[in-house]
Amino acid sequence: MDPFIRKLSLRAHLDRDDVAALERAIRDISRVEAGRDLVTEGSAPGGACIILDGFACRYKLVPDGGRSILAYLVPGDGCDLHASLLNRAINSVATLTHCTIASVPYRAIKELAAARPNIYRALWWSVLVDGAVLQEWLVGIGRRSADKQVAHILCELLTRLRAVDLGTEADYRLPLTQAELADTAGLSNVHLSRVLADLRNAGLITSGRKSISVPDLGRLCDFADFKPDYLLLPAAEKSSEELGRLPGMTKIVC
Amino acid sequence: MDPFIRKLSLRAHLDRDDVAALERAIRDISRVEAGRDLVTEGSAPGGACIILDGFACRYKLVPDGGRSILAYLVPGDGCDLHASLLNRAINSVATLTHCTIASVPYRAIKELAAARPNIYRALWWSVLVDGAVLQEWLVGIGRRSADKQVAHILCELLTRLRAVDLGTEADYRLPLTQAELADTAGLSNVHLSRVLADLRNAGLITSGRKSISVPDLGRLCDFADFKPDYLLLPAAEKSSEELGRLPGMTKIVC
DNA sequence: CGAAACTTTGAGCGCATTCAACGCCAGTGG
DNA sequence: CCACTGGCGTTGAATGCGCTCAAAGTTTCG
Repeated sequence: MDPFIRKLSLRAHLDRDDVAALERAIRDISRVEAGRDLVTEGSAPGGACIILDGFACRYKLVPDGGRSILAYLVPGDGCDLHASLLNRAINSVATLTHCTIASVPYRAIKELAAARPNIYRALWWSVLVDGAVLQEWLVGIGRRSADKQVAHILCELLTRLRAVDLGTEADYRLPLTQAELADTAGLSNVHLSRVLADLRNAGLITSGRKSISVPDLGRLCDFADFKPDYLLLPAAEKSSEELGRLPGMTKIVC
Repeated sequence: MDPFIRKLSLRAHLDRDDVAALERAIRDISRVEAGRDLVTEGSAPGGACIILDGFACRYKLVPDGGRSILAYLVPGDGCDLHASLLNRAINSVATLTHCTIASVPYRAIKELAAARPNIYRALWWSVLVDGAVLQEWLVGIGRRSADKQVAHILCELLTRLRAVDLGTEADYRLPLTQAELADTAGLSNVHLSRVLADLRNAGLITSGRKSISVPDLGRLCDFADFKPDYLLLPAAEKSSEELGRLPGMTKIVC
């Protein structure tokens, strides 16, 4: 539960009762291995879920056999919390790593939203953020060069992880495959490999099998022209000096 | 008001009282000339608005001076209906043609949504559609070839117009500039001109100054592999035979 | 140890870009 | 009524980014 509550708390102010209500509603927790579909495009939605640990992605398969990744879900992120209106899922969701997942019936969400204005606002906010991220990706894929585009995605992911207190200083590591990043950035595997090599040579990242690390997020953000405003995080609205100097963190002036 | 009500009615069933409530809430109607910003990125949101007539677009300016169009707003579409949670707009909205606009205070929207479940559902649905469209564009810009990508955008726009009973058979015409389409598809003006020339030579479109016409939407949809499912229109869930044979319309089996 | 998944490297090609110039049309003002 | 101006569209040539195809290296896992 923790990262989810932390995420909702970023914007709305959840009081003791709100948290209690959330904890009461969200009980059904399970572990899922990597590479499993949580939602399959075209199927009837079964219920919402929340990622408590691990990485997942929202994706679509394209006619030519490829895959297009539309969003990453990190701990705290909900998945299809509002899809009860739909007859069929319009995209799939799959785990990228082992995940801990909470399943939530739609009814529970509706009741929470109806009874608790704070939670209602927080859920809305997270929908707006999802949209904003999608917009930013659209801009990126259309306009940015491949290297900045990839760097931008990394910056965004790390910033989102930081917002829920994950991916801390010592371990700015993402468990992503090159193929996954390629499907995100709209690049071929081959070219993505070269792009990563460039970033590595520039000292902006280090990468290994299924993992990418960022030694100095500030520099990467500079390189990518990453401006976190669109994530609508409260921190992004403070001055960047303030943001860069939170205790126990390296500079992340973006 | 009409196209907005027609749009909401696509999914939710609005009864007489719902419509009356909408008409009561939405009064402040004005005309706006082409090329005006309705919303400016970074400014505090002043209130929501609804496009009653004309075309508008949501866009972002990119650092290098370019513009990236994130969505088109056609009659019936709302604009920032749910942005009251935000401190600052994260994208701009501008008119592309002369428009008739209804301004709606956020309070009115909240009250409508709270008091009238049908309207609540309809508003939610339109948010989901906006997200779905954005997803489809993301896939398109990353994966489709330039010509199919442009064709796909045209198909989508015309399908959306048809859904609110505009852009009928005799006048499948879009008042779009090449520069606008280029900023949408993530292509250069020059290349977009060539792409349009190809589509013209293939007999799929005709184009003039600030306008593009589609003589046979069915053929264009075929060419673009356009499948309207993601628009979540009720018609899309009927069999395509049924859809193609509505009275007074040319075949639009997509 | 072998197989599968992931990553890297090289070579050649093609799509889309940039730069530049020109044509065309609409509106404006003399 | 005509010339001018600016927005829009077209065309050509040269460049380059990212793709495809192909093969080999590397790590993990059964």
